[in-house]
Amino acid sequence: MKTEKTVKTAAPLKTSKATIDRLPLYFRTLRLAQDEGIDIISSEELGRRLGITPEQIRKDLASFGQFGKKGVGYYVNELKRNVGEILGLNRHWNIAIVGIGHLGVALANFQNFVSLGFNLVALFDQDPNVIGNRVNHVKVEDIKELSRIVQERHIQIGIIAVPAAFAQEVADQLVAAGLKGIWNFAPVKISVPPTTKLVNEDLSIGLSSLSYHITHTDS
Amino acid sequence: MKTEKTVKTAAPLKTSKATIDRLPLYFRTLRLAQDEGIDIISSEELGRRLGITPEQIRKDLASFGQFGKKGVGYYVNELKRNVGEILGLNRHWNIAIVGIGHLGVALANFQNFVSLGFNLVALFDQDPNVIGNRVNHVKVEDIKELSRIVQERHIQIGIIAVPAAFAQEVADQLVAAGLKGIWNFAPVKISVPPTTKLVNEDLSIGLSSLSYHITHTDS
DNA sequence: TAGATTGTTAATCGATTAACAATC
DNA sequence: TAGATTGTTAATCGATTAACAATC
Repeated sequence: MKTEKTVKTAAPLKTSKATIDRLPLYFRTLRLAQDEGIDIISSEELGRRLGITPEQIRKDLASFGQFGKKGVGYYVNELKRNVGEILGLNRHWNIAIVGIGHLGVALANFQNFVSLGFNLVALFDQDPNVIGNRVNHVKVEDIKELSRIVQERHIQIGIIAVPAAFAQEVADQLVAAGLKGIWNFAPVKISVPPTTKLVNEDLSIGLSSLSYHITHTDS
Repeated sequence: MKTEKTVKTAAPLKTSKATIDRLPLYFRTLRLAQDEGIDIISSEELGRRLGITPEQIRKDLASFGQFGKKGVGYYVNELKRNVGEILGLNRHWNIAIVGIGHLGVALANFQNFVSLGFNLVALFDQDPNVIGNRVNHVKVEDIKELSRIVQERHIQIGIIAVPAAFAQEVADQLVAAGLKGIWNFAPVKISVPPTTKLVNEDLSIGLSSLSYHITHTDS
């Protein structure tokens, strides 16, 4: 008897994480091209600007639909709008930052976020010396008010910029308040239920990996 | 005639990027275990703490040597020292930050870097209002002095925290001054010669990918 | 010795690259 | 039409997972 190989029914057709992480780069480059007044761009030119192969770009884009014109290229405005929609940037998410130390302040001032369509609507800290301050025109509020404010202002994304020791606690509060996504800068593993999406931004990885590569290069 | 398949001579045995990016996580977790007074740790327990499978961890570590004891586990002190050496953290690299805006200030204050063994030895900016200030006990100096200071203080790693428009220019200066590695926070593609190692830290990717995942989750 | 856990090889899975037909 | 460039399928490459022999 020959054992049948199990076949997954209705292939989930999941887009790769790598592809999704390249979309913001495409978006940014398209915006720059738009600013330069370029109407049509080829995968070749996009690739040149990004240091990514044209094949890779075509494959990434094709996994979401047919955005280009054969023999022509991609219409910049149209493609940018499509990529933006795929990323959900047109939804103008409301975001909050928890932990207004140096990093929190830096994040609160990022022009980049505004240009991607995110609205910074709340800042939280627990330090009485910080509460009440304004950072980039947004008032810092007591973390005790977090749950209420998250709900009132329909905040969907929370940024954790507190010390590692408090990160899990803050994450729990954010989850309890009903957030959809957490962007964690604390260098610690935090656990959230599968209904909440978690992205970790671990700054020590970048510097350590640089150290590794320099160490292992004979120059 | 049968075509012989070309065989790469002396397989380069290159360690995967994914593996290298996990090493800093192992290092950190081992340090925490050390602080807790734990002498021996298994791949199982390490994996539990990090959300990584034990098999993955054993494979990663085994690619650098045999650090464990079968039937026992890994000696925390010894493994931490070995991982630190692999990452080159024992070399105590001298680093400089270019661009002392909000992000530069935040990076200058990161305790994390100190704990990984990096020495912050210079800060640069071009704004006369910023030059002369002290951030975390380090004086901000004129970017015009960059080349001289990088050489005098034996700086090996440079952190770019300037606006996108100036990033390439700063990178060129850093390369010319003889740096070995660049950690780039500017949201733009910069080009460096292959002798200089470049790591990009693109903060808009994290937030955009969060937006993507929230958008494509039916809740 | 028996139980535990590593290190390593093989199998699977996923992502990139190459090739090219379709078509503007 | 001829040239250019996409979208898609196949081939390759790389990384993870599974399995298990080695051995503490």
